Amino acid sequence: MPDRTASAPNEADRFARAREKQAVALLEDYVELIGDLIAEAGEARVADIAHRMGVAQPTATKTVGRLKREGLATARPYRGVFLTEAGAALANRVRARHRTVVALLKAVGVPEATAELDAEGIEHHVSEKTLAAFEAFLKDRQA
Amino acid sequence: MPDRTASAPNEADRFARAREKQAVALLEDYVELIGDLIAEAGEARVADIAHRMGVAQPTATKTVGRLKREGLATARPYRGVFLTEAGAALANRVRARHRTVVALLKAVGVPEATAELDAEGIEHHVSEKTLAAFEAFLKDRQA
DNA sequence: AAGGCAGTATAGCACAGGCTATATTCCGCG
DNA sequence: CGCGGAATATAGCCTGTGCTATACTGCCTT
Ligand SMILES: [Mn+2]
Ligand SMILES: [Mn+2]
Ligand SMILES: [Mn+2]
Ligand SMILES: [Mn+2]
Repeated sequence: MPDRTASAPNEADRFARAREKQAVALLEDYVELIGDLIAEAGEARVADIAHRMGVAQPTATKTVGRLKREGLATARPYRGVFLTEAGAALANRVRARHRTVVALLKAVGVPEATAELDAEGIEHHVSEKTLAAFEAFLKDRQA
Repeated sequence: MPDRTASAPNEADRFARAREKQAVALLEDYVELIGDLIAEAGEARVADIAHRMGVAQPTATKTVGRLKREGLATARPYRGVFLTEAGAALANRVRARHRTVVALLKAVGVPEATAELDAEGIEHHVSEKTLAAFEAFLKDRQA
């Protein structure tokens, strides 16, 4: 018997995984942005988050609520939003991954502006293994 | 004045674009799969679509309904699902892009299985420009 | 100290995309 | 022929992510 047991995921698993990544994509972008705002302005206000994300203010408020539920952020009503340790760690990982994805795209010939645009979506589907491959490729390139 | 007018999209635009791509991702995967099923089995039944997508049958039925509304598919109740001309054209573009994304990932050192997994999500965020760059890169590589 | 405005939260709506449970239809077989 | 099981559709639920309209707070300014 060829034994494909527990080896190659099938098509359905692949789709399920993509759906899962999509579900966390928004949270990743939010924590990254909140981290940016805190670094830039010292605080992350809901209005600024909404503006930078391109959504209405109540939408940002609601998503921040989800971040709180997931243990990624805290917020005092009518005050700013803060990242938990887990949130800050995620933000840093996401930011680094974003940069690597952009760099990889540019390295294979994608124009900078396009790389920035496409990376915003692509990044969330780049696994640890793929990220490692990207980094290795970039290192070789530069050598 | 540096004049950034109508040139670089800002952060909010970038996020909006990623959200838009995400909204059509599911439709793309469905039409590609329906095309595959028709090619393989001569017809695309809702049960097979559901099974291959890894969702429950009513979920597939509902999404097929959306494909119909968007002019990508037709379906006769209790019979199979068919692609419109637009749907078939989209399926072909999506299938080709999928293959190119997998090939690019492998070309930069991503293991095949990982490439297949990640490509399922990445593909939907690869713009025409990025796709063209990928193709050019692959062509050079092989030369 | 108080008022007003800006910022935030809440209410309530729509739609996508999951699900289970159930109704309906089709079709092959006895 | 007609019946029963398989396939499909429908009903009804939940959550997420958007929106607008409106209520509430906090704080700056007079
Ligand atoms: Mn992103
Ligand atoms: Mn990003
Ligand atoms: Mn896909
Ligand atoms: Mn695909």
